[in-house]
Amino acid sequence: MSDLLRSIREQMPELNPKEQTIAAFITEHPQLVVRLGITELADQSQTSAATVSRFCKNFHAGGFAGLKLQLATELALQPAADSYQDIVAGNTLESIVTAMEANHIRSISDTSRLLDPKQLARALDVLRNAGQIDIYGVATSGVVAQDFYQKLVRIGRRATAFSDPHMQITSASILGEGDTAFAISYSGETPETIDALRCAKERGAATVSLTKYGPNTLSSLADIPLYTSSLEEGMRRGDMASRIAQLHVVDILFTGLVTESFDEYVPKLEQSFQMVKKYRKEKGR
Amino acid sequence: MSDLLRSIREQMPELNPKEQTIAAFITEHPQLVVRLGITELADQSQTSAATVSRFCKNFHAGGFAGLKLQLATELALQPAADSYQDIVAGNTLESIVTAMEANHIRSISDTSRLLDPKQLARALDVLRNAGQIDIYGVATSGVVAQDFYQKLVRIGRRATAFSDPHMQITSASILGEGDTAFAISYSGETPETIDALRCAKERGAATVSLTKYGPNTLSSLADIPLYTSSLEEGMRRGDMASRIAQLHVVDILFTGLVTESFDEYVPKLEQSFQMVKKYRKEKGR
DNA sequence: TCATACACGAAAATCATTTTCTTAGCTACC
DNA sequence: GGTAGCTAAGAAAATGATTTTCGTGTATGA
Repeated sequence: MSDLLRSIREQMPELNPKEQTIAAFITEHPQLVVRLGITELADQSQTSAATVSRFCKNFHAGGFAGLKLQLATELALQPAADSYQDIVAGNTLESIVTAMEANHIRSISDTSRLLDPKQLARALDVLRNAGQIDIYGVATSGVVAQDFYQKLVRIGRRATAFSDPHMQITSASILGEGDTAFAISYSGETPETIDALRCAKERGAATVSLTKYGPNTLSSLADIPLYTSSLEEGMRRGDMASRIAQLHVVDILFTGLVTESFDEYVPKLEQSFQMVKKYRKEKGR
Repeated sequence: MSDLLRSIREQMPELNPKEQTIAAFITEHPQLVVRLGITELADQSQTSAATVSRFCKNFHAGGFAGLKLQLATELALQPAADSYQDIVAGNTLESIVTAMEANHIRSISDTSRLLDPKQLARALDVLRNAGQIDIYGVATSGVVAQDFYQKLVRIGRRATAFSDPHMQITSASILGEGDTAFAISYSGETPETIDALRCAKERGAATVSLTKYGPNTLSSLADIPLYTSSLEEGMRRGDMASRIAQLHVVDILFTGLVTESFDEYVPKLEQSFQMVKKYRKEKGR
């Protein structure tokens, strides 16, 4: 049940000339092939039905019907992972919803694919063992920082997230060994965030960065770089998809922390949850 | 290209007895049907091939082959949109990433499906014409509120987002006709947020809510209720997926605003972007 | 140059699908 | 109550698509 289209493409060079024509046609117009009959496909690729039938056998696709079936399922999976949709003037509401859905989904799956389990594990490690966790991020990334901060506090970790650059530096300057600094910036070039992380590093804290994929100042500075998928150029205000991707990573880190120490953290989560409720009840609601 | 399986299920009651058996078999074993011939399917459902063929015609599936094709593509799409994964103790990092990916993607597509274009349009309307926009939300929803706030400010809209309950009420109490209040709460039962929205409503402001789907205090209070998909019970800390879904809606609203008045807002976006850059340069970076 | 092997298409055989024809059961109107 | 008309549904015929067989032509190597 592996990727048929891919294996056709890969094996093309070793194929007979006629089979190459067939392979070429299939890889170039897969969605057409699905609707065609075997004779029509034979015509289109200047061969005979018999050759096409043999071709299918060679790829152990279970005959022509089987090939069409596999193609259909593979194609169905494609569009979801299709290219990012740019958003331009005059779109209808429906198309905005669809485009946004596609972009966000794409952004999440791309980022998942990009995450290196080793770096994730290291990040979890320094987060788990940190005395104090500082989270840096401004503007859009500040929102993500806030979110991470809230999560950490809820499981009883000592964390701070300032969006004020002065406070970031101030906080960074009192970190030390055994502490962890976590810097978020999509571009990886936000000066305020870079300064804060550099300061934290000088103080001996473990440093983690969360930036777009590719070389950038922030990730080169960090001990443990984490990446979100980087968007195509021209993408209108890429920060929407990037922020979703960043939160996705934050969720993974948080969940990683919680599951690693399930027994320790889950009661704390419940506790904080109950406490908010109780406090409200006492106010008479 | 709509959901064939769904339409079969929905139309079942109005079908002939024999057609019902066929429909039942198809909906119960769709992945089997894809591999079966028409006669085999006829045998399995105690009918004749002719009846199955007619059945396919009735559903405008383009014959039995067409039906199989559609089923195949729909089934291929299913697993990705499969049920929410619960996250429990002792998961490996890889499985956490996968589960989180599935949950977030599911959450985004479900929410997209749930959005009512009419309500969206109304929400855009009151946002576009608002003098002042107040955004309410505490804790997790506060992060989303912040995000929305930042976006609105960037296109030059007068907006505020307080996470402090007192400030929320204070701000709400100086709203008036022509203003808009936007309240975010996953449960729709957060007392602070409800209070703020009620206050805004009393002052004559247009009210929009963003809550989970289903009856809740906040959405019943709002002029324009918007919904995110609600998660199954037992889902560990549902607020992760819900926050992604809320941001998804915020992004759609924001994009809707921008595209509706493309020429007005895009220059402002560029402007704010350039200004931040310029300011940094002047500082000598 | 001949033998062998292989690719390929034509046509036959097979198999699946659709259509037509027929029957049985039902309803409504005489 | 009987009969005409309708519908559902299967049997069988017709159609159409796919696979296999078979034969030809071409290339390769002895």
